[in-house]
Amino acid sequence: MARKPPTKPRKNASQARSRATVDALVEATARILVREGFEKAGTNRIAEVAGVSVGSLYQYFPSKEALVAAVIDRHNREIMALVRAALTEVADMPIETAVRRLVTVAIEAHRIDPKLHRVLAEQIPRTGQLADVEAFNREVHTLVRAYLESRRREMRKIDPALATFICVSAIEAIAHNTVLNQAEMLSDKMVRTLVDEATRMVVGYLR
Amino acid sequence: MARKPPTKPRKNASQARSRATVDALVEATARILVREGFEKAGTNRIAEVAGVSVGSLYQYFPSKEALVAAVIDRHNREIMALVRAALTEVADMPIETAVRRLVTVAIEAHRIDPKLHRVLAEQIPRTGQLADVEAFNREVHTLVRAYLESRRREMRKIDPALATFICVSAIEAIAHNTVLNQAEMLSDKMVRTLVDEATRMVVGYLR
Amino acid sequence: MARKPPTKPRKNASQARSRATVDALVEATARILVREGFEKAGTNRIAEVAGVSVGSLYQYFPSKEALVAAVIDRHNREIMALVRAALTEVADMPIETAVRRLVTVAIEAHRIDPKLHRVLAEQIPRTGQLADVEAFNREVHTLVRAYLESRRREMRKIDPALATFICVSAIEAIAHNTVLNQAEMLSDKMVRTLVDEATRMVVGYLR
Amino acid sequence: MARKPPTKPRKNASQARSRATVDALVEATARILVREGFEKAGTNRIAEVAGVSVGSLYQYFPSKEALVAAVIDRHNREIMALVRAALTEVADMPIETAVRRLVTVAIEAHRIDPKLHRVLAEQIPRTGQLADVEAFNREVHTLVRAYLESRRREMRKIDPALATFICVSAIEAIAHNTVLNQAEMLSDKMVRTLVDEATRMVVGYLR
DNA sequence: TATGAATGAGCATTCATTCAT
DNA sequence: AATGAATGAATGCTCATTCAT
Repeated sequence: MARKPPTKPRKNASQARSRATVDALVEATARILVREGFEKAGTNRIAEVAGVSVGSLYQYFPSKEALVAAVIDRHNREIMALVRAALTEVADMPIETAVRRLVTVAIEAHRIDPKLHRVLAEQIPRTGQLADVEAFNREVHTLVRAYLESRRREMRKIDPALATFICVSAIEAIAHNTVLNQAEMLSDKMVRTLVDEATRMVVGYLR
Repeated sequence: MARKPPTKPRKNASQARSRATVDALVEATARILVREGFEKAGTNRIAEVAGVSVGSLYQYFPSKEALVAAVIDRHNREIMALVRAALTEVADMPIETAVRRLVTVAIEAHRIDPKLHRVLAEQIPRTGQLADVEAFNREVHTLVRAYLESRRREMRKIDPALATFICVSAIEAIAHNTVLNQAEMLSDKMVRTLVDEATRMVVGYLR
Repeated sequence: MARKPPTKPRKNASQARSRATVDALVEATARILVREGFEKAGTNRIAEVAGVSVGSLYQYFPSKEALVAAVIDRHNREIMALVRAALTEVADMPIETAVRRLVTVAIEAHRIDPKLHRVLAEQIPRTGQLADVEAFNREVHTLVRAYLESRRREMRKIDPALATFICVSAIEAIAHNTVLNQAEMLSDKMVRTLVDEATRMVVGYLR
Repeated sequence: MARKPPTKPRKNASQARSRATVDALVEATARILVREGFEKAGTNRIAEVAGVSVGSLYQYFPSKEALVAAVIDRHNREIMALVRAALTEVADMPIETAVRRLVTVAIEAHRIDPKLHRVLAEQIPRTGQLADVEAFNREVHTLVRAYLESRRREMRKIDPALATFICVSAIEAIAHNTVLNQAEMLSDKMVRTLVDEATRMVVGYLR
């Protein structure tokens, strides 16, 4: 197997100054990725947009890949924060409420930065971040599955892992396609309808 | 907007010789994409594997992107053939049968060449082929929608476009995740269970 | 141990055109090495001086090191040609004649291109060519030793390998220092005197 | 001609603290040169190994070259100390004894730190220290020549400068090749034999 | 038509050196 | 004096594309 370049941040960036530089670099990378595409995201360009020198970039990130990885990581954390909050919130609520909330959160997650989401989805294999993204997926599955298990009595007899797989796949895809394909022209009414429908499908399936 | 390189084959490849060369190039591209990844798919490498010179490559394809586009196109045609056949076959059958067939065909489509499917999914944005892929998606939607409309009386009252969007998204995602994530260790039994579950969810939703 | 970059020419350069390009590159490298020093011998610069593009450079040489290696190789071949010719010539002659010839040839060898000789001597460790240079040294030792063994009866009792080591070291050093340190102001008379003295020392030692 | 960077230590290092820092830097440079090679001897690395900051490095040395120059200088001083001591010791002794002592000292000098010796030999041209090295050579020549002149009556009629050049070249080369090529596997017996032979050659030549 | 040598803009990365703190 | 974050020119190398043969 080919040796992959390192993708972990080089230093802990404990000092405020360093932290600012690191943030500027990650932010610049995300912006370029969104506005100009992956091809344009060269290290010199990134440094320029971040307002630092290439040298500084390499002081904090060992490679271009590490930078993209950091963007992915940041994005995943934002999404996970939403998902965790939603699931905590609905922990004691009935399935219908919970599923509706989950569908809503899935759409919200995609709406944080739809273009970034798309570019990252494409670039993940390049960055060796598949592992991290899978960890992310696993966490979502674990959380959802835990909820479903706690609500077993509202549901028909069904393997929780399987149910989780089916439901998460469906919800994620509907959110993804809704946000990425319908693009800008996405009225609140349409969103509400889609949430209703997706919820109906999933709840119908679980009961 | 930046000028994109052309992505259409240069000539009609009417002669048999040309046709063979074009096929060899597309095939070589697909193989390298699958076996060595996008990074290794350089034009020189592709020409070499195809057994022709780079010069010949550019005689038939105006750019590297055009080559990848041709691979995408070929793959999409194969999938569409399956989908069309399936829908033709189930045109007069009840929803349950039809949905089961559709789910099955979605998994079969992903199984034609899972690795290629994944690589292409990642590379599509790079090739400017989004348009073609959307045409592909549109066709699937149109066909499914036509079927659903013809079966309206088996279904609850629901906007056919909306139902199509929901169902196709869910089915596609389940097939995609099933094949790409569960990778090789995918027993026939598991596939059957997944088909059952997906069918149940979709049919339950439509009725 | 760290992986060294490759240092073998990339293709056989059988065609005349290729051959010319390869020669131009090697020649350009040697010139820059001599005239501007190792630091200036960048790949872009070398290509420029050779009148080709960097791309062509990398078509024939896999790395900068390979180029320097080729220069070393060429230089070593030139020297070996002199040495072999000299030893063939004196094969049947008495020690005094042979040693004088060898000393002369050593100085001639250094005079082929004294500056290049010096730069290469310095760069050899960088190029991973130590192996080749040692092969070169071994050949010299083998040839000299063979001669000495064939002349054993003119010599005192002495281990041939040891005698070869002592004599070759001494002759090489005198030639080296003569040419490189005394630089330009090296009259024919001085050279003759040095040849006389070195010959005297070595012959005296062997008898 | 290109402007060379300065190579003299920046301050007199009169204070004890400064002296310690300077020593640490020179020592660190030597260690890295020996253990990791010239390529790894970056200023940041040197400072790190010396336990100071890059900033401090530049407080005492105006350039990387100056550091290497200091290492060369230190090494040369060590060698000169040996050579001077040896020549003082043999000042009143017969040629045979003196030459044997000189040969021995030459080998000892190379054995102080063979790897450092080799690296420095390679790096000298880069540092602009040729002048200093030549001064070193001149001193050796002067000392040896003075000895030879004082022993004229034991020798045949011969130009002392010429004799010095020949003898020093031969001795140095034999010591150099002995230590650097035969590497580790250099038994005491072999060394003794080589000293005997070299002495025989040089003494035979001078008488 | 086919070939493959040649092109050169462009990219990731390094490292000696500076300077604000 | 000391620090080490920041700098940015410079370098080795790749690869899509062209064009003389």
